[in-house]
Amino acid sequence: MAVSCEKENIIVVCGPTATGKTAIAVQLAKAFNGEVVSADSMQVYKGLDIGTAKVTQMEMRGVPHHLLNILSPAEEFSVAAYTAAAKNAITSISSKGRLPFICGGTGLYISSLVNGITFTQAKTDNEIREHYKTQWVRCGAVAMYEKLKKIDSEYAKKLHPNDKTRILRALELYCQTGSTMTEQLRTSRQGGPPYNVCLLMLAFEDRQKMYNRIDARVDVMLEAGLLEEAAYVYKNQDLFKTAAKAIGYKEFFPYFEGRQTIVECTAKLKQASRNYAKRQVTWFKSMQNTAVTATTQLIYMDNTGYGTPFEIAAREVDEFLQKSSCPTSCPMK
RNA sequence: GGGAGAGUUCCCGAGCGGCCAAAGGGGGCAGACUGUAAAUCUGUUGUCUUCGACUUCGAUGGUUCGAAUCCAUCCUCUCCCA
Repeated sequence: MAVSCEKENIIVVCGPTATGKTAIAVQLAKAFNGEVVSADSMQVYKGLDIGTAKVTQMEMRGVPHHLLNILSPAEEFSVAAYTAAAKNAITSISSKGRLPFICGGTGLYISSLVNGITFTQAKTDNEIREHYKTQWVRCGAVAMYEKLKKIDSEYAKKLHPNDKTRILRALELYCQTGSTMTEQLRTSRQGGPPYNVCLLMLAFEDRQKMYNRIDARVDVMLEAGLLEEAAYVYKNQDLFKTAAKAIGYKEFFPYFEGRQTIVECTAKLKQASRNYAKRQVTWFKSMQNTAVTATTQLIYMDNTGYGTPFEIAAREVDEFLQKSSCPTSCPMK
């Protein structure tokens, strides 16, 4: 993907949980006159700080951060809402002559933003959603899958019959908008990638090291008071629909119910975090392969033969900015 | 010292003469992902180059056409009575 001077530059700092995205993003933002835009589905919520590993005021070091604490945990959020908000943030940062650094671990959010996915106008209709959910229970998976096959066989072919979430969403979309998921997938990309993207992927060359870091961070969170935060989410679990699914809270529910010890729950939490990190690795790998980005740099946090991770990242950003700077003949100048 | 029981593939755990390289779960590895995404879903997991072959169910030896499954001895562990 070529760099274009008609598009805004953005730097994306992504990678699995506990790799050190936050620190790198802040350092880079300071070095390149930037601001940080979070790409995290859970850090949007106020009051969920420890479990989501949200940057602290101190860690921000004066760098403005966007899309953090924008919602009450009782509110719902979505990719569509995210990309819209992120676009706004990017525009406002760029218009100040500063550089936006997108930093986070939610693969769907990042890839949707970077690919410029256009979502449908229609908002989630909980009535329709509930309707199909009850139908699923009543009629069974096979029947629902068959139903989808009839309206959108192309998309159905791509799904496994057990993929409840996606089968229901596809049915819901059709019911609500009259268009199929296949159509949505096609039209959503018509705008093309909207930004010049410099993608920095943080990773660990040694998987075991990544897992060790994750385990250690869970212990730190616990010391920082994760349990109280988890209790808060537990008490409000019916209200905090999304947060109740976040890793770091639900694992302690059995403890609050007296069914498991803290030790057991902590082990479960570490396990869930490690599994999550693996899924993130897969996501970012596939993003790397489908490169809609101007440049992509993989940065191993545990093998920095060519300088510190920050130095490597900074060098990459520097090169990217030079490449994308408009020549004097550029009509945009 | 006496009695009862257990040792299965990375882990837990089913199997109790052939259909067993061995259910199921966990973990590992790999993948998917378009308004719940920190969610959800899929594949794979003894060795060897495939059909297939080979090694495995604490150890050794036996019974049998055939054993993870039956018998003997041994080793280890748990529990109960002393």
